[in-house]
Amino acid sequence: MRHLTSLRYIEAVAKSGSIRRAAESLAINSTALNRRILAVEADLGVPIFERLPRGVRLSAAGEILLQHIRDQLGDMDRVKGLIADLSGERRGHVSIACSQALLPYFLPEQISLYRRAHPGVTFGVHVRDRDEAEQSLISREADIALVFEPVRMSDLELLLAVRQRIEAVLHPDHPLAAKKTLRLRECLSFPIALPTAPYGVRHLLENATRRSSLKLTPVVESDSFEFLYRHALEEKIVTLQIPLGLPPGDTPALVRRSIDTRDVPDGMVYVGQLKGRILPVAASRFCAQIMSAFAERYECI
Amino acid sequence: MRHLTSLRYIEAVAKSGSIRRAAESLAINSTALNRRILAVEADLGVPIFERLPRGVRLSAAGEILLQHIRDQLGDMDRVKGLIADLSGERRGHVSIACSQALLPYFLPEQISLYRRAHPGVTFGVHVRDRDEAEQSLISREADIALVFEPVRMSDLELLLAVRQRIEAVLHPDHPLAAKKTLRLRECLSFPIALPTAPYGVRHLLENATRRSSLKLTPVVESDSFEFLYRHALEEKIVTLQIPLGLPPGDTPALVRRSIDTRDVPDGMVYVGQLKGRILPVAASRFCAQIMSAFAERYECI
DNA sequence: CAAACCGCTGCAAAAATTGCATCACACTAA
DNA sequence: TTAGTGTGATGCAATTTTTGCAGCGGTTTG
Repeated sequence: MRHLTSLRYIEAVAKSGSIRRAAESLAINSTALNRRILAVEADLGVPIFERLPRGVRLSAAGEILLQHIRDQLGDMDRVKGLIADLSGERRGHVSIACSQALLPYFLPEQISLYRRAHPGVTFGVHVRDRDEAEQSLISREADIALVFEPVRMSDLELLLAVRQRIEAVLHPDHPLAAKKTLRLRECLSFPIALPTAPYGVRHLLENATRRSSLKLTPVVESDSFEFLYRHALEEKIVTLQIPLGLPPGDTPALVRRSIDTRDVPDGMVYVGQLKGRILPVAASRFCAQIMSAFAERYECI
Repeated sequence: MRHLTSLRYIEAVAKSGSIRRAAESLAINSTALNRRILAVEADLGVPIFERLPRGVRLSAAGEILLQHIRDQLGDMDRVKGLIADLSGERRGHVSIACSQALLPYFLPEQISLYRRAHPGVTFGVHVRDRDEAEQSLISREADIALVFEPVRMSDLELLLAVRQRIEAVLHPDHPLAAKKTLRLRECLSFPIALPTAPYGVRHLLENATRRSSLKLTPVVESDSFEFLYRHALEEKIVTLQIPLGLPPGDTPALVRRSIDTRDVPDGMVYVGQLKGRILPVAASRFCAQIMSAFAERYECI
């Protein structure tokens, strides 16, 4: 859609903070870009950018305009989806901001399932923590956010909350593998590997141990769930994870045991979108699919 | 805003149903207009218009796009208002679709009051019946609708309902002028002038007399409230009107007497906007003003 | 003080838009 | 049937707009 070019350009300038740099990334001459901005400002009667010695910054009017621009760009995508929809072929792009736990099993499975039915739809998966996820929704980088506890975002419209009981991941030979459910104290008496990030599982554990004599003394810390999980199996130490991040069902190479909820309360994975936004068709349908997948497998609210 | 030109053009073509005719009204060559449309269609991959022997008509995709176009145009107005707002000067345009009764006193008073505070704001007042008012909201011709009973519009977002007791308008010498409140039967025993339209006051009266022995036999009918009112005073016959359509307070040349509510129930004037739309600043503020004016003078819900 | 960026402007080249004349088609009226 | 009228589409030239280059004036940085 050609008529949105100037708007896209403005967005790029706002993001990069410099006309010349934005021009480079847009594969256009900085002069042309500069003139487009001047034209819009003349049209509007107000400067969109403040000129600083090292570049530009959005003015108050620019902030308002940028909000409008993002709405328009997003809405145009949505309209394109609607139109593609009624001409039979389903096209579109779905962009997801999610936490790490969804990466290894859940999203690959769901996306390939969706793409089997609608090969024309493309996907973008971006690993984001909660605040970054919210920013991604606001800037329209992402259509859907899938984030773990705790959530308190003002611009997030909650669509579903999925209850996730913390589970210990063990090598089959690990002594704890014999028991059915584990107490946190038992786990912590063995060498343990934990995620670093102050979010998600680690956040729940910190909360759980704050008022007890238990101490979190991980022998391995990492911000990669993938690494923790592989390492736990290799070295036969314990790690903790939510079910969504683990292979579905039982596998011979890996044992999963729930942690008693008296020790660690269940966490929640939240599905959400930008408040007030109407999602493009593809995103909306995919969202419906994963929500029903969640509802089928886990307790949801 | 230049980038919306094509969208405005498409809207004009959709309205006029012919590229050539739209081109004329847009003061542009039909070739250029035609090509703009072709360009958008190529861009979108789908025809926006069906080509008929006598012109064009929106396709299904076109309907979707038009909806989007109207949203965008409206939103751009809103953004302009917001931006003008923070640069100090209040500019903007407020377009109102309303029933006749608001024309003689209420709107002139309110608009001039508002314009005294904000001379930069311009107004458009369009007389519309209920269905037309709804269409005006949808097409963004109007920002606000002020309509009389009965209302059952799916796209209207109700902001306020103003109770209006039906009143008889009399010459001071009229025999009924001596009484404080009137029964409908008394009024109908004198020559009476009534509005024609099946809406508003007439609708209430028809409902009221349907199940009684009373009969509406107006000696004068007109779709102009102005005429009815002038004529009633001239020929000294009775006419019925809602308070909003009458001069505020008592005047020596005219007597107002309420009709007993046992005979005719109170009507309602509704203030509304398009569902889900965020009004431009000027419209939003003016709306707040008239709503408080209503609330001050009449019983509102 | 020089170098590195920055946004901005004059000017010419390039690209897009527009207008004119005209075509093909469908309907209407004689 | 036939001539006439109104429709959207297209080739081509004129016009307008956009773009890119070179260079200016300013500020920060080393």
